[in-house]
Amino acid sequence: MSEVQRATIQDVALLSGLSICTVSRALRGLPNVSEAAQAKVAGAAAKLGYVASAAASRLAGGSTRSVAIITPTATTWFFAHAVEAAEQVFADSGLDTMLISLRNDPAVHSRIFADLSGLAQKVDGVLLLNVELTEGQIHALDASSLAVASVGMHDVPWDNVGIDNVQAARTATEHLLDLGHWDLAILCDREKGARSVLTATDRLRGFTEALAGHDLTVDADLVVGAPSTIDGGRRAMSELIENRRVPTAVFAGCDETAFGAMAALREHGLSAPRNISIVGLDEHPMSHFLGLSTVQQPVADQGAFGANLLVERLHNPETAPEPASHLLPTSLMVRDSSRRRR
Amino acid sequence: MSEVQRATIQDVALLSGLSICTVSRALRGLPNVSEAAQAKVAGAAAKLGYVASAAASRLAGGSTRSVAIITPTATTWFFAHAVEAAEQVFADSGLDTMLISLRNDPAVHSRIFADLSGLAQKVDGVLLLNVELTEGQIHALDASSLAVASVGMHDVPWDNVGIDNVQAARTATEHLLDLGHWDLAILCDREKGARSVLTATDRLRGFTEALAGHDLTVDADLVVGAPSTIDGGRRAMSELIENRRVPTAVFAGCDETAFGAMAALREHGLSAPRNISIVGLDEHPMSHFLGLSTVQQPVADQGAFGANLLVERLHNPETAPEPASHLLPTSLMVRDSSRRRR
DNA sequence: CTGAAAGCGCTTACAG
DNA sequence: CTGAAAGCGCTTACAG
Repeated sequence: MSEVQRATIQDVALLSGLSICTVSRALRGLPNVSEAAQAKVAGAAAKLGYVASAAASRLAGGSTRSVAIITPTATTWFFAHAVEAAEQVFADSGLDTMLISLRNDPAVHSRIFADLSGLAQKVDGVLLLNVELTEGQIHALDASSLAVASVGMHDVPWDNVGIDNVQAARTATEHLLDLGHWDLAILCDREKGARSVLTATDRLRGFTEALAGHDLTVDADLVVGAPSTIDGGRRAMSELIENRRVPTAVFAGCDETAFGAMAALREHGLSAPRNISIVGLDEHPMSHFLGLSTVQQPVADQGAFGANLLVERLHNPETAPEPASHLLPTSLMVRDSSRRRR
Repeated sequence: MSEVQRATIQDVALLSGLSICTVSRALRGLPNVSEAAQAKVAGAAAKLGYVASAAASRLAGGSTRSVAIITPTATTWFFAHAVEAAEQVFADSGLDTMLISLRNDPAVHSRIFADLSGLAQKVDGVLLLNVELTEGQIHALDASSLAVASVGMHDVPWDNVGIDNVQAARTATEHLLDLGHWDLAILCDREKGARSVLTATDRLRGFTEALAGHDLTVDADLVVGAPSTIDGGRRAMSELIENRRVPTAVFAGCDETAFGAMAALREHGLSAPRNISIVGLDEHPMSHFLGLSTVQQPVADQGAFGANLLVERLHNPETAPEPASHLLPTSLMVRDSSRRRR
């Protein structure tokens, strides 16, 4: 069965009694095809189970019927779920998806973006997940023949979806302020400078704004850099406890950082919320079980939304509206790790 | 720069002063090419930064220079890491990787395996990660033109890599027995019957064998089915506590199941190891932080190993040895969740 | 060892 | 609205 010869456009032409070029046009929904012809072709194609050869179509100048997902890594909670949700949308749209993980490796990153024409030869479009890009790379992508959409990026000339990180961080911080805390630390990652991704920067800003709203200023000693991982959080919290000052509450830039912080607390004979109130940002599945208060952000939804944005562009290359940036809502989840200051 | 016209085989032929067919042969390392020609072609190709068009190459009957990873899901810890490790091997070998997530959806599963000739048109080979296959599907794959390799599968006619699940489960169980426990429960997933994946079945077997080694038999009441997720573990442990009997020790088929079990314990005012000793299997990054005793299994290594197996087959289609099954080692990690029976 | 020719299955102008 | 022709960039026999 898998060895049966595949039907070609020739077969469809023969069966429908039309030329292959009319078949080609009909199948792609191009104008200048009579309804009668359209119907005959559709019938013949269906009967033969015809699917155009991706290779031939691509070589002749048509589409590849495939897209690439470019992600900083495929292993963390956020990216794994975003990738799977996007892949589902692409598969349901009849598109194959090529996975490109940058693996947080600058060499891989530059290799990919230095050969956009190579990429454009293999896929029709790309979905970027929080990819840090230089101005030059943004322009090159925009000028390429590739359709582009992204998740979690800033100020880019294509469709984007994300959350309002400033707002989310402010919500988390205000939750702590509302509980009577005024001595707050933040454990958060830091961007290296590419202005296309400002996730961590925005979270720090939301924290700062929330404090300012209560006439408080940020204590530089209580701002500690932390990679968005469990181990990053553990180290950051240890740094706070051992070398700086222990505040009464902590905002962790993401849940995994918060988990690490809770582990560090335990290692020092402390715990949340007894000694420190702590709140994260993500709503990782472990948060529920660890009783972590956090700000939930939709993850599969962002991946699927971004994928749909790309599919739209692919379907209506010309008629599509101006690129826009969409924000999805977040919401506070109060659990045991945060409580009123005594 | 991304708009520069791509070099074609014609350009290489012109620059090297040879015909395109000699160039084609030289580039693919085929026999019957003089050393002089080989050198000229290599030089010209390098100078032009020539890379063969995947579409043209495929259409003419050559390779696609891409492979597919087929995985039950891309979101769980194990599969996310295996996918990324495999993708890295493929990328480093110059292969593009297509990601196909079955999303635990039987409809997607059968759609994919019903159209192997469609798949074979797009990729040269597939890496299967714990994919449940019927006899018919195994034969169809084996008879197809696709190169195949797998991770975590059983009794398949192609190269495979995995761990000895019976042994790993026995190690976990014997750890509990050695601590003086003799009243043991197991929380573990169950295969639906496809003999190509026996992970859960083998873990239950290892548990049973370990007990038998101490002249103990399995209490059917203490064998509870649990999907390999946090929530699955939570429910399974609740079932044990509420409707069955509370043993003194529990072997959870995977770490995520163990996390859920620990959460359920807490919800019932119990905890490990105070009331119950618990041991998992995986060595998930959270295990260290939650103090979970577990049996470590290599995850990125399995993905990379499987990918290399596939790359080997692709490079030496004929000369390669008989398909073999490789087992990677596991090891016990003792932490706080298990202790001597009082 | 090397090259001329045909063909893979499509799409794109260009005629009708 | 429809079709004949050329061509996309390779590889595969087949001659030399």
